[in-house]
Parts: sequence; C-alpha cells; structure tokens
Amino acid sequence: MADINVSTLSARLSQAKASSPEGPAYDLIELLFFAYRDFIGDADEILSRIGFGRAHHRVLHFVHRHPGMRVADLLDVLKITKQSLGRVLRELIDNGYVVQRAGPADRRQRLLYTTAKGETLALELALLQTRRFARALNECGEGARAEACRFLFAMIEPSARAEVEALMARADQRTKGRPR
Amino acid sequence: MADINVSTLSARLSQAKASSPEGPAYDLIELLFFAYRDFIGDADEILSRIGFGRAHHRVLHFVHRHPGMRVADLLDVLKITKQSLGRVLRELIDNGYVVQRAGPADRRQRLLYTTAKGETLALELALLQTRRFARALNECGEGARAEACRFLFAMIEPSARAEVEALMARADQRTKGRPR
DNA sequence: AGAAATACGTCAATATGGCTGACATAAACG
DNA sequence: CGTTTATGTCAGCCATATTGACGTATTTCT
Repeated sequence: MADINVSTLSARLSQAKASSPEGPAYDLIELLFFAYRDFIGDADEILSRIGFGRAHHRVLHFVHRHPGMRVADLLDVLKITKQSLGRVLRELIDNGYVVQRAGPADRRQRLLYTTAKGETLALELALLQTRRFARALNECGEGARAEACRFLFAMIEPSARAEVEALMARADQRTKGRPR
Repeated sequence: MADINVSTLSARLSQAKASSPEGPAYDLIELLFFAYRDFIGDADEILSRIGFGRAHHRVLHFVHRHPGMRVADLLDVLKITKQSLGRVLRELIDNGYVVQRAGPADRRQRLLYTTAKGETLALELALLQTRRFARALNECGEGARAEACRFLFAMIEPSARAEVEALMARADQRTKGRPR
C-alpha cells in the first residue's frame, strides 16, 4: 500500500493552504482538475478506439442507467439541444449500441434502450472508472467511501441536489426491477 | 446547517451500492460528474460574460500560478498543441489580461505574466470556486479538507502524481517569493 | 563562422460537439 | 377537427481542438 506516500503528501498539501484562511484554495482547485482529467481519461481511451467521444459516453451511460428513457428526458438531463443529441444518438443507434422503441401508451415517444452490445460497453466503461475509485478509496482507508460521497454531493449546486438525488434513486429502482 | 439533509442522503447513497461489492460504483461516478459540472459552472458564467471560454480560464490560471512560464511549459501542462493555444493566448494578450516578455537569458523565450487586470480576473474565478469548496467542506465537518485532498490526489493517475505535486509545489514557492 | 537545434508564431485544412432557427410528421388531446 | 406534444431533420454558425507545413529569430554545437 502506498499509504505513506499519499498521506504525507496530502498532509503537506492541505497544510500549505489551510494556513491562509482567506486565500484561494489552489490545492483543491488543481487537485479536482487533475482528478477529473484522469477520471474521464480512462473512458476516453476506450471510446476513441471505436470512434466515439464523451458525448456518446454520456448518452450511453444515461440510457444504460435509465432503460426506457424518453428523448426529452435525456435532453433534460444532459442539458443540450435535440439537434446536438441527434447526431450522437444516431451514431449510437446506427452502430447497434442503442435501440428505440415506440412507447406502449404514447406511440409518439421513442423510448431508448441499450442493446446487449451497448450494455457491454457501458459496463466496461463504468467498471474502469469504478476501479479508479476503488484504488483511490483503498489508499484513503476506512470510511473514505462515505466521506467521498458526502463531499461530492456537497459540491453540487444546492438547487440541483434534489434533481440529482431523484435521478439516482430512480436509476437504482429500475436496475433492481429489471435484472436483465 | 444542512447536516441532517446531507448526511442522511449520502448514507443512503453509499449504502445503496456498497452492498454490491463487485458492481459499478454508479453513485460515485455520477456524483463526481455533477460535482465537477457545477464546479466549472461557477467560472463559466463569469467567463462567458466577457466572451471567454474554459480554454482562456485554463491558460489564465496557470500563467497566474506560474508567473514567467514559458509557452512550451504551458503546452506541456495543458497537453494541447501550440496551434490551439495560439488563438486563446492571443485573445488574452489582445484584451490585456496577459503579457509576454522576452526571457532575460534566452531571448527566444516569451515568458508569460498576468497583468493587474488578469490577476484580478484569475483571483475572482479562483475565489468563486474556493467558496464552493468552503461551503461543501463546512457541510462535511472536521477534517474534511484533508480527507478531500487525500481522496482527490489518490484519484490522479499514479504516473502523473509526481508531476502534479512538483507543479503545485513550484507554484506555492513562487507565490510566496512574490508577495505582489 | 557556419550548421543544426530550439522557441515560438502562423497559415490552412479538418474534426468534434455544442448552438439557433425553421420546418416536418405523427400521434394524442380537447 | 384543430391544437399541442414528442420527435426528427435541414442549414448554418461558433468554440476548441487536431495535424502538417513553413517562417523566423536565437542559441548551441562543431
């Protein structure tokens, strides 16, 4: 375990700027920047090999997590326009990662589902990122997972928290209900 | 304090997926996604008002943190090409946020410095993001700052850690030496 | 001194992922 | 039957990134 390394370093880091109570927290700002860069870098590498980008990843992820999602819901979550989504979604469909089915009650709706191929890719990407979290949390010790969840949730814009919470709860529910 | 809210929520969150030891950590993945989205959203709003984007922010941030940085160093940190940097840097210079000065020893070098105007903007952006960290950490309680630093640093690709560490240490040193 | 390497700038073409506006179609709703 | 809703699509624009080629000043090496 690289515990000695990480703990001494981060001790130094947090001490460096905690001493100036009013100044900018450059340490946190830069650490989050680099952490996120490497976090998405994991997926980027796999995606670029099949000619996809981050836009495809985001769409695939949410369709995977919310099977039967409507296009309008997807637009709402991603906060992009339907024109932007159009291209990306078409590529995912044309390449057999996602399928559309008409809504049972309202046939105007095109409900989105991942194919087996899409499921595989989504899971591969998620597990890659999960491994990064697992390694990091393992380096941090007991209780780090709950702490990290608390911290990350607290970083979210308060007005957006309820929505995020609902989104995640809904996904868990659906995943439980459909043990594909 | 919104402690009750946050702690119960994150308890539920972390419990939801900690129960499946092998499955993807969708909670962490999505929380990091939304946390980062809102983190950069703070700066985006200010930047868009003066016609700048994230590219300008990144350049301004590193020049601000590393006064006298060479163009080559900047390319190395940002991991972009000089053609990409060109436009952004020119706009920053043309609008009086950054200046170039020939290197004293090697006059081929164009060392980069922020102007007073650039300093002000960089600080404004950093303080906005710092406030988000401060609020989040306050909701998390004692010791959360050190924990967050540990966690974020552990999320960084191990092979990149030394470089990040060196970069941050260098910046702190310069900032200390130049109490402008 | 002259050649080569370095630091930087720039022109041109291309890709990706966003955007707005306008318009089309099918289905549901009142 | 007319209106609203859910979705798709065409056309054009912007920001940010890419690669490749070339130019120019300056330093370094032989």
